[in-house]
Amino acid sequence: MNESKICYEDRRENWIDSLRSRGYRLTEPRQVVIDVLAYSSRALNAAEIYDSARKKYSSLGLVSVYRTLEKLEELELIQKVHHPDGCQSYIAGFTGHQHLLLCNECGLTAFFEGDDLVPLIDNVSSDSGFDIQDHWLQFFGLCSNCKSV
Amino acid sequence: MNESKICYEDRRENWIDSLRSRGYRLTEPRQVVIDVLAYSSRALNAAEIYDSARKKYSSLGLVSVYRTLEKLEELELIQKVHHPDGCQSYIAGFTGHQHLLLCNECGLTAFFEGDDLVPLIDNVSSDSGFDIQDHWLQFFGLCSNCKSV
DNA sequence: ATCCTTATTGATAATGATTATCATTATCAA
DNA sequence: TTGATAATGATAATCATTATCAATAAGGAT
Repeated sequence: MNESKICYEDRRENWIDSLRSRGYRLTEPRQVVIDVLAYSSRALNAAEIYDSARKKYSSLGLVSVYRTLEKLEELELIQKVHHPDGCQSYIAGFTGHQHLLLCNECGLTAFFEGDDLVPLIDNVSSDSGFDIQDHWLQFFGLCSNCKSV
Repeated sequence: MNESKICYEDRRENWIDSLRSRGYRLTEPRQVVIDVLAYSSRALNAAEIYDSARKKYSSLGLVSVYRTLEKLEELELIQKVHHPDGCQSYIAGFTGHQHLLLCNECGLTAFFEGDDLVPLIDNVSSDSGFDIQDHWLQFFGLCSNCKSV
């Protein structure tokens, strides 16, 4: 419990440092957006972030949410999550590119390694003649909490 | 060359039969939309289908394109293609669920088998405690034509 | 601490994609 | 051929995102 709290706090600090070292100013709108997303264990879209962040900073504008998301994505601190119903939500990423594991019930998002893909990529490459440069892999299911209900 | 033509023609017939057997009427708007998408080797969005189909049937409405896509997706004859830039395009699917291989240059779309994923899914399942029910896998790169240019 | 440049903001309007409404039209079974 | 009704196209409405712009505030220089 404490472990993960520390981890979230580190993430928050890291994001703020990244913005700063890129020359971006540290403003209250950006801070509240970061506070929402850096501590979330599920993907959130702009409207959800807006609603949540306005509880702490009620004059926040929706447009600033979009602008902050833009910057965090540019710095590869967050990534877009694709879902059958849509693709407008974002999750904090530990490193640039990670594979996602999504709970269909509660939305909990986890990451996993997918190094085992290399042989498959090699096979598909030679079969298809494609030069494969990038890939997406996402798993969907029920997290340990939701599957036991 | 002839081979693939026959394959496309079969697909067109198959889609029309599926619509019929589901009780949907066969109309000209539906036919022209099917004609565009069943013969395409790359994913198309509603506007692209609209533009293309109107060359054959100029009174086609954009809304009918959306409605036809809805039905084809419901019958699992087409599937939505997710792309970093957006997720509004559709490609004909041979069977319900397939893995996609997309050319970043020309948009050519191919399918491949991903049975090798099973051990990875097992690993991630036991590591995470998730009950994994579904997955997405897409590869991006350059097709054999585009990579040689 | 104060000033000043300018990045950033929020309000508003504009855009693009998709969905709802509805009177008219066309399909297809009887 | 007819008739019930599924399907259509035009229009308006909705939803998410982006552009515009005057006002504001961050943070380095003084």
